[in-house]
This record gives sequence, structure tokens and C-alpha cells, in this order.
Amino acid sequence: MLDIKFIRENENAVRKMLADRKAEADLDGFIEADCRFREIVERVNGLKHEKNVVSKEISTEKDRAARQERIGRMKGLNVELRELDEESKAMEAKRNEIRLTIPNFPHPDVPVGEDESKNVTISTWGDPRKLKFTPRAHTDIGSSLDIIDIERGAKVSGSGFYVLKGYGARLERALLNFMMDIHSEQGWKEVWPPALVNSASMVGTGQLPKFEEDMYRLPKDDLYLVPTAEVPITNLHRDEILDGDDLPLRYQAFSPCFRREAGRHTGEEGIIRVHQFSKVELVSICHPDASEDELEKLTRDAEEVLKRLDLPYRRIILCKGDLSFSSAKTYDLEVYSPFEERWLEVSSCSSFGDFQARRAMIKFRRKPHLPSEFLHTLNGSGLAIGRTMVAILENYQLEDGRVELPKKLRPYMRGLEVISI
RNA sequence: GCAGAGGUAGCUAAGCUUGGCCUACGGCGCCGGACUUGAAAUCCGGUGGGCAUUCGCCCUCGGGGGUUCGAAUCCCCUCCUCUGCGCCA
Repeated sequence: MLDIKFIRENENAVRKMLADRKAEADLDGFIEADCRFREIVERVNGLKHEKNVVSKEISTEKDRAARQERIGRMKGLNVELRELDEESKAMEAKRNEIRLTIPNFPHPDVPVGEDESKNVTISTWGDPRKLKFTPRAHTDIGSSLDIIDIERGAKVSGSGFYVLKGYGARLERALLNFMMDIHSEQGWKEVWPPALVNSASMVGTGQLPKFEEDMYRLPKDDLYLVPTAEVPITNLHRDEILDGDDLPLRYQAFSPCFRREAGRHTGEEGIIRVHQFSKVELVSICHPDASEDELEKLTRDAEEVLKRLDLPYRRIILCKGDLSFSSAKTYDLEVYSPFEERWLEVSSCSSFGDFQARRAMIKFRRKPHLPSEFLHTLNGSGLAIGRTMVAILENYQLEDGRVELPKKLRPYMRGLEVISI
């Protein structure tokens, strides 16, 4: 959510930002409602002031007739107020509703561009593997080793669900522990959050009201299945004023992630894009002056997982047209897939500036006597577990159909070196 | 799920029975000032949000309605916390 004064005073900048992002929001409606709201509020405040004065007079007035006269005046004021009050509430609601649909301002570092083709590669690590045989897809590998069962996932739940079995299931568990141990070393506090959250939390991080269609919702309880642990973790401190000395707050959490993923995606077969996947998420709540450095740390810390798994990857920065709604700046980490001969996104690390903090009312004080200010929030995958598994299967496959395990992961697999049937 | 007790400012905590003296008591923390060589102690003032920024005005007692000239206070709905019972891995 943008600062309301900023929108008022920088209408053109907001308009340009929307165009750069290829986003739409009813800015005219916002401005109209805001102007009208403020106009009415002034009159309402005047009337309320009069009411307060007269009410005070009634309480001290001894003369019965004078009292009655004032009570009559109050009744008149109330009639007038009722109408204006109604309109002011309607205008305020409209204004706020629209404000929730205006995306964040991109950071100045963010390159211009209308879609993902304009994203810029920042750095590359490791040499993409060239296998001496024809590589197979993770779906092939998974089914022939009987560790990924897509058919039965569909039977049990439907299309877009899969089942991990045997070493596949153990690999999931190993990756989770492997990742979280690394992040603990790096100073991220472990949290095990709820997988269901209320709508206030979803508004706080920006999933609602705009992306209702992307979420699973339980109408009976008005709860949502989390699309990422970002939601419960960032909302841990919703409506709180934190002590500046406690910053930054760095959390990591595992959670299942649920996404409806309505619509078709080509080139994302197998378990690349599914309705439920596991992810370790890093969330930082930090001082506004520290968020730029914090995004670098967060991204580096996520990269460390790929380095230890010895998976070649690159870091890209998303252009304005590809940037997500709440983000000010996003790095994606992509692992090379020798089968597809392309890069696969396994992490997305974003800085939100004060956009989420303003929605979720996460504040801090520099000193106890100073006014509270909004914090900055950041988060990133550290990493998406399902896609990391895909990357391991496709990068570490052997010609005979077996899959070697990255050396540092073996202790987490009870010493297993190679996955075979 | 049922019954009871609660939710008041950064924290703590009065007020609610009996509506107006609430411009929300007091304390802690913090800031500024006075005093002091300095500090402590003491005293004075400040310490939520919005609109205007010159004096000012409005809002704020978990949230939303209602009654009333007037609601922290009375009524209704709702959310959350705690205790007991029920259910349960």
C-alpha cells in the first residue's frame, strides 16, 4: 500500500508506474473519492465540534427551557450529520478499497521492460552441466525410480497433485532439514507457522483483495490456505510497534504452499507447477535504511543452498513488467536444467519497502519517545523444495537411470549416495 | 461446542454498578525543561491516528451496529484471550 499523501502529490508518477508495470488501478476513482472524502470530513468535523460544544453546555445548563432549546438543536445537527457521515464513510471505503489495488513502486534499480524477456542476469555461478548422454526429464526419472507418482496424486486429489514415495519422500525431508540447518547457521530463526490464515493476514501481505482467485479458501471458517509461509511469518508482527533495537527480525519457516494456479502453463510439466508444494521461506523485518543490504544478504543466503548442493544457477533481476504486485525489487534464482536446456526458477527474493508494513501496520520506534515509523519487509524462498528436487534429479542423473546425490546432502539421506530402484 | 471471566494508550492499570465533572486516574519506560560541577533524587511539561499546519479541529477505550441531546459506561452482533467442562491427534 502506498502512502496516501504520496499518491495525492504524485499522481503522474503513480500513473507512470502503473503503465510501466502494465498494471491497472482506478486512480481517477481514488482521487475523486479522496477529494470528496476530505471535503466532507471538514464539514463533518465542524458539525461534530458544534455538537461537542452544545453537549457540554447541556450538561452544565441549569435552566430547563435553555436546556430544551439546546437538545432541539442537537437533534437538528444529528439529522444533518447522519447524511454527511454516510457519504464520508462510503467515500473513505471506496478510497481505501482502490488503494489496496495499487501496486508497489519499483525500486530505482529495477530495469524497464514489459515482460520476462527484459529481466537482466546479474551473475552466474558454476558451469551448466553438459551430460554425455541424452538427459531425461524429472518425470521420467521419478516414475522409473518410483519416487514421484503423479498418476496417484491425481487419483487421490486431482490434477496438479503428486505423491512422493520411498527415497523421493525421504529426499523431500532431507532437503527441508538441509536448507533449514544452513539458514540457522546464517542467523534465521526457525518458525513453524499455521498453514491456514485469516483474511486480515492475506490483506497484510498483499494477496488480498486482488488475488482472491489464486488462493484456496475455506468459506465456512473464512480461512485461506497459505500460498507461501511469507503470509503467516510477515503477519506475525501485524499491528505491532517493535523496538528498533530488536531489528532486524530474521525468520525462516517451512510450510506447504497451496496455489490454485487456474489457467494453463506450457513448459511446466511434472511437478514444476502444482497446487501444493513445500518451501522454506526466509522473511526479514528490518530498519528502512537497511533493506537494500538486507535483500543482498537474504539472496546470498538462499544462494548458499544451491552452492552447497553444487547446482549451477544464475541470479536475475526482474524488470518492471515482471515484478509482482507488492514487490519493489526482486531477484530470482534459477537453476540450469540440462534436460530442458533452460533455467528453472527455484527462488524469488524480494524487498517490499514499506508496502506490506503499511498494509499490515508493522512499525517501530527509533527511540521510545519518537513517533512510530513503518518498517521494511523482505522475503525469499530458501528454497522451493519441489523444484530443487527437480533440479537435483535432472542435474545429477546418471546414464543408467540412477541419480547421484549431492555430497553435502548425503548425511541427510542416512548416507545414501545414489538413488536406484 | 457449552459456561464463566476478560480485552482501556509503548507497557501496566483505574473508571463500567448509578451515562454528562473522561479533555480517560495513577504508575513504569522514554523525551524536554528546572535544580546540579556532573549524576541520582525531586519538581514541571510532553508521550496514539487523521485533517489543517497559524491559533486549531476531529477521531481513538478489541471491531461493528443500536438506544440517547450526550456512551469507555446501557443494549445487540462479532472477533480474540484466559479458566472450567465436552471433543480429540
